[in-house]
Amino acid sequence: MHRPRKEMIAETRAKLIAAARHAFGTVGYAESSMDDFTASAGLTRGALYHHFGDKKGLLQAVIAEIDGEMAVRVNEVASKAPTRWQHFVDECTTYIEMALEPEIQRIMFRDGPAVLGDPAQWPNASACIASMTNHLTKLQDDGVVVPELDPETTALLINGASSQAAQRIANSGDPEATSKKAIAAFKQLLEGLRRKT
Amino acid sequence: MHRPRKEMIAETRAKLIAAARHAFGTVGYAESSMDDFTASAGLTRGALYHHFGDKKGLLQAVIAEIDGEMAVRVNEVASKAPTRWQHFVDECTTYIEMALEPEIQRIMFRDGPAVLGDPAQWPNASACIASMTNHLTKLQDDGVVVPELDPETTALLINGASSQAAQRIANSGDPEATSKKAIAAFKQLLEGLRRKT
DNA sequence: CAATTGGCATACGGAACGTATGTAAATAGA
DNA sequence: TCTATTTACATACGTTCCGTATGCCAATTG
Repeated sequence: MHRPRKEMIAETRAKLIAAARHAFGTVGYAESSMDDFTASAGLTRGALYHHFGDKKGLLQAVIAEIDGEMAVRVNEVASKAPTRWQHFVDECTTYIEMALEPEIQRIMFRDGPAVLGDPAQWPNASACIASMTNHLTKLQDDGVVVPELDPETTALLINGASSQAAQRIANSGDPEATSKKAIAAFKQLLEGLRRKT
Repeated sequence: MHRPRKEMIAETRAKLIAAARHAFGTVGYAESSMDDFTASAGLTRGALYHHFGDKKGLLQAVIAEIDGEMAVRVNEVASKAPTRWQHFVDECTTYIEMALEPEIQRIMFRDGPAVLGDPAQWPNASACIASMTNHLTKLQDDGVVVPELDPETTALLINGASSQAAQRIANSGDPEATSKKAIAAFKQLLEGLRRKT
């Protein structure tokens, strides 16, 4: 057999990523002991250093995985919208909803930026931001959004507001009510981007 | 003399905070060795643990100091505006400009949230956010801002967008140009809050 | 002036990380 | 098929850093 070798390697990589993802998402990056979560995957730190170089390398791999999943989910939801503007708004609110999940919040919005720096400069630079930038550009072409704005910069601002909204909701005593307030405020801000007709 | 004692204590506290602030602001919280920066202040970790309990406690003290300074600066700038709306906008853009400074960005917007959690729940909960919340409420009373929004939630969203804008600018190759783009996009978003007259 | 409090240093133990080294299995070449 | 080499991963070690426990000296209190 020529395959088993490659498959075993892929499997250990996957096991390490899964174990790290769980540890990072629950207790946080800094508090996650490499000895502990590698052991929980039935491995040791030796495997980790071999495949990912160091703890940061593993975090990058985890982030890449999550980012990919988020991009898929955003596309699924947003593609159903009737108008392009609605498509855009849905994309943003979906983003907020995803950011509500503790694992995403912790890894993508807190530990990730703290350990690896500005997300906009990550290797796989946020597929979500790229998508939003793309839609903003089209909306400008359609004459829906004011033309003088830089799409990518605007997408980043919106992203910042989204993640803040998500944190606000997640830490709230009454997530349901807070969620409504945050999304309302968020949509109101987005209205500022539209051309007054 | 009754003073020298108290003065010495205040002085060591100040020295520790200053040394930590410098270390946190340059190399970052996680990479700052307590042995190193206490030594640079002519002290040891003993003093640190005595006054602040642990490393996090010192970070809190540093944050409280910076937060106070930021509040002062925001008030200085914004109080000169002719209208209340302009006052509010100035407040926001000043916030962005401050967030441009590497020390503020690193400590207040990256390491702070990562280590201490959601800034909105900090003990001295961001004087800046409190101020913005206050202004938004008044603007609603004046009929300038749409009335159905929750002021605090809105202030948090704006804060999130601001810090994102600041990071964007700071990491840009051409900060001047990026700054213009970001502030333009930001002002546009704020327009969404105004009532259509 | 004696007793006590409190500010700060020193000493110790433990945990975590990164590296260097070892080993067994799989692949490649003859 | 047999040997050589690569590769995946474990083990062992040294270093760094944090938190606690303890000790000392100066300042305050009576």
